[in-house]
Amino acid sequence: MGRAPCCDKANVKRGPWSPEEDAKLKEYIEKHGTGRNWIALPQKAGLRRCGKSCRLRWLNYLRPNIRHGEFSDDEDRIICSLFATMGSRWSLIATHLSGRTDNDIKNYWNTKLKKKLMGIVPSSSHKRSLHLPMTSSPISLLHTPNISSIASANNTILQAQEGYVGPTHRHQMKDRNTLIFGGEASCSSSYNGEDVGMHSYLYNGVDESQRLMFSSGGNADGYFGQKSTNGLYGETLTGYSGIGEIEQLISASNVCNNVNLFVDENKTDEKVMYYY
DNA sequence: AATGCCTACAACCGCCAACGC
DNA sequence: CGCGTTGGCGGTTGTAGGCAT
Repeated sequence: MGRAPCCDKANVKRGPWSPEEDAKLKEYIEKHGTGRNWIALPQKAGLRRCGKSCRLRWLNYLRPNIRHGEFSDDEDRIICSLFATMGSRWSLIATHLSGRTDNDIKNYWNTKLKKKLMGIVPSSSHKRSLHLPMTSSPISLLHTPNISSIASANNTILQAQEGYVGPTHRHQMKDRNTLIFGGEASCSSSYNGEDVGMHSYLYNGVDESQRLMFSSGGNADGYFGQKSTNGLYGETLTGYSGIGEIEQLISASNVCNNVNLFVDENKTDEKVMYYY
């Protein structure tokens, strides 16, 4: 026995909403409210639509004070920051952006912001071409069943840099609550305020006051308020809430074809995991 | 001009927690 | 307390329009 359908799919209209349907729904809700019963609403409103579809249409497009259109830089920052701390909790993120819906934010993230943060926006003027030599054969990230278990079980050192890695550029999982950054910022000077790579996205997109993740992130000048130049840097972090964020961000990076992962077997005193 | 590809985004699907009986 | 129903949510899909070839 499967789950009972929420409506009779054979008798409901699907696809884009017509202006007439919008008007009917809007008029009904403005007059009677939703009654906290979306399933019964379409029949009362004279609509041949599924209740869930009515709810979605109202919440995302018809209710008052909805804003559509371009996202501002401030909104970008808020979304990035919240995504880094809470992940894809779009409805929660939407509560921080007045007039924006979770669906809008989700779509914006999936189509534009994620790519922008990964530094793969086609309009970007620079190309990252620096690839440091690898010391062992890469294993596709896609073939790695559970990156968090690998990382936590081995007290892993995670080494990451968008587009490339270098052996001295690493982030150490001291324990589940502390992450140590350190090493040489070997990234290309072609980073700039707009082209923030995965690295800076990984570790800068949170409120500093929460003492979560933080990094100098190469030359990601100012985008998240932290500036560094090429050279040595390191940070000890407390309050890091776990490997989940890293897993999440690596998972998000699957949009890039060049994301791979391998474990350096040559290390005897520590496990080193790279992705690039 | 025709075709194929890509992007953006509206809408749908299915899971799950909350709620009420 | 158990069960059915509903709302809410995140992930995914469908498709229109724009762009490249």
